[in-house]
Amino acid sequence: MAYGNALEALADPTRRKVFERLRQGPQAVGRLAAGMPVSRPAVSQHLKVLKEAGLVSEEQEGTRRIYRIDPDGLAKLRAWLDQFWEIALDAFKAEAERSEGDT
Amino acid sequence: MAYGNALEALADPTRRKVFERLRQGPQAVGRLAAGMPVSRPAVSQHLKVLKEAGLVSEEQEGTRRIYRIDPDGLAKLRAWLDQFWEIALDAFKAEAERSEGDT
DNA sequence: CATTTCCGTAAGCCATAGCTAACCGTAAGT
DNA sequence: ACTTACGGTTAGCTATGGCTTACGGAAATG
Repeated sequence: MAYGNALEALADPTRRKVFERLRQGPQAVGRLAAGMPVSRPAVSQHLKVLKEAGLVSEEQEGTRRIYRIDPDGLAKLRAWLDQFWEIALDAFKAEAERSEGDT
Repeated sequence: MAYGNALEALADPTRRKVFERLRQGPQAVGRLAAGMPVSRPAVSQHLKVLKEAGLVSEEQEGTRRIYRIDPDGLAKLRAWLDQFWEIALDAFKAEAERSEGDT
């Protein structure tokens, strides 16, 4: 059920923006919050949610915390999504073969 | 930005349950709502959201509407997710090579 | 130690999302 | 035409979630 937390985490636009910013590499909270339209505590709260969802991991470095993308949450999401993907493809394939007879 | 709608749509547990039920094949609204802890209008509202997110498609059949999984929304989601997937893998690979020198 | 930097946490406010109940429209069936 | 089945829409309530402000704690710096 871990994909549920991941989906809920990525549903919020601001939180998604934080997550997407981590594509540029591991960053500290202050740096992440810099280009954001919301306050630093808000970003901190978002990071907590992302962490609990297994989407990011944290590493203390002196007085600052470095956050980075965590593959675990992504893997769970991908696996869940692929279930539907295969089903959708099968349905599409079946539909194509069905309309094959119409020609 | 269509993946945003898809993520928001799949964030809600009830809506996710509706979506997952469609794995058993295309179904009418009444049938979907049957095994649900919420009312039929609620399911109808959820289907509307899923449809706007491109995750399901609708087909009228007499007096009932048949809903099925739509590959479009799934494809968008997958594409978006894969961006992070590659990054996470690269980071993992880099980390592995870095600790290679420690042995 | 005092200070500064960096960040997580708590309290409280406000907007939004999901639910139910009631209603309306449409397509069969008689 | 009347009735029944099916499902989308609306209004209104309530709970939840995200934001800010204020605070507290830990690590570097002097």
